[in-house]
Amino acid sequence: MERSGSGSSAGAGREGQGEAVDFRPLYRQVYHTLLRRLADAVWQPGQMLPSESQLASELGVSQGTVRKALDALTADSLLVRRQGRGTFAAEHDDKQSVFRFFKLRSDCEDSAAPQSRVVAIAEASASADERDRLALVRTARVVRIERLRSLDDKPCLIETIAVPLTLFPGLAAMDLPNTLYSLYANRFGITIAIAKERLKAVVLPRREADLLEVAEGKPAIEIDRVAFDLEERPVEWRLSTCITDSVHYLSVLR
Amino acid sequence: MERSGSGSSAGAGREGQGEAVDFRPLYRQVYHTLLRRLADAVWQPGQMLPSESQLASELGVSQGTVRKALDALTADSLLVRRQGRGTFAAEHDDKQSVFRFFKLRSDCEDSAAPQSRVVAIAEASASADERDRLALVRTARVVRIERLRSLDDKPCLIETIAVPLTLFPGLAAMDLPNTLYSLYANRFGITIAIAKERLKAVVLPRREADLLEVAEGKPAIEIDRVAFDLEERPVEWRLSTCITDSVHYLSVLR
DNA sequence: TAGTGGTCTAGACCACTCC
DNA sequence: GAGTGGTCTAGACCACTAA
Repeated sequence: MERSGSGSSAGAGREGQGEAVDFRPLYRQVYHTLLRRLADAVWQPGQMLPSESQLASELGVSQGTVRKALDALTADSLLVRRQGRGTFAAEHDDKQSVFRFFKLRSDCEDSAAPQSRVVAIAEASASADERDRLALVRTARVVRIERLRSLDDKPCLIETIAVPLTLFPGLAAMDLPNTLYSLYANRFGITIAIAKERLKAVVLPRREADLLEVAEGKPAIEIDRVAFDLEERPVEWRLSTCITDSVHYLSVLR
Repeated sequence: MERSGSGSSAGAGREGQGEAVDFRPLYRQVYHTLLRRLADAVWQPGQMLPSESQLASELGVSQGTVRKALDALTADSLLVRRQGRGTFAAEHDDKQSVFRFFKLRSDCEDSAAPQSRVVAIAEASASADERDRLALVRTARVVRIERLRSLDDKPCLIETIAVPLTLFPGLAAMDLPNTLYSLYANRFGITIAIAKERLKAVVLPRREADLLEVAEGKPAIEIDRVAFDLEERPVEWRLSTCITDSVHYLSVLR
């Protein structure tokens, strides 16, 4: 593989005829090559990748360059590396990973994983908001899920989830696990890589109050979240309303 | 410098008599050696560090090992590296850095940096909450600051800041800049490295409503933040109340 | 014992900045 | 042109894991 200044061949997987020049550093090219394979589920979550030296010889770069790409993917939570064992595609269903995208914490001490109860689930035409958040065309359809979530057996959050039907066919008929994102990964090959949340203070509406079994009119936090996959496509919109009597929203700034 | 399995001498700055064995990898030892110098303001914010090769020969390790430590410090936002220029101790007063610890954003578009107006400032005995958050003894004193902050000229947040008087002597008599953390760094040699925020929904109290020039009783978000320095000591407690009529709290989950 | 990732080194060349 | 960080390589040794 030639140097990037005038080189090409983009870290393997490229046809030799295009002559396209890739100016990214080699290890970034390798990063994206491996990212593509993860997105294409070449390696299922939990599965072991080839060793550094195997990848290096396959891609025609040095082991150190492969390592740099693997380290970057690990930093992005897409791989897990363990000395003496190997490198694995990340699984997102253990306790640590649940709390990665669930920022509510008990005020007291460590809480168990949040529990979920599905209130409603259906397929429907995408609303204007859903089309906006998920970048959908006017005729698109979505799967819409309403869930009640509890922490330490106390209901604290009611959420409405919308995902494009084209990406998640048959989802509405499935048994939903507590951790929806592991279902996305295992059954639909879609890995959530990043989510952006916008929080606002609101007055708890009647319907949400009933479901949460508290008085209406209480202050609550509304969380508007869009989740993106490995290729930064918006794949899920989630609008949550939560009360903070015995829980809080945790945010760590670095 | 010997290997870490049976080696010692902890990346320079260690006396030769102690014979203490440091089991951390070399680059972590170098990381902490440099971190210590930053904490001790050996390099002021904005100042250039010696080159990689100079640091390497001074510490008796290879350039690659120094690089790994420098890269880690850069990832932690403590250094800034620029090709062809050099490595610099991070400055935390540019626009990007302001928003690093200020998560309110305008609902519409990019906002200018938030504005601040000091409402009150005084020295006082630490309250029980302040002693708790800042790990202070019973007799400790604090500087307490109340500020009103605006985004796009709209008041959106009122905050009460408490810092230990011992760490910030004379702060109460100073002119406070918009970005308090740059003052901490430049005048007191204290760099804020991380902050943890807990958010709750509350009803806007009378006093805060008056200061924000809105009706009392509106829903608001209360932010309880503890900020830590490079050595992970709690150095500032900040209790904020913000209204979210035209702004939201942004949280990015990875 | 074989294979994996983790650490460390040494040296080459490149791109960028500043004089 | 000199000096800086950025990339890439090649090879050594270590610690850990599993058979």
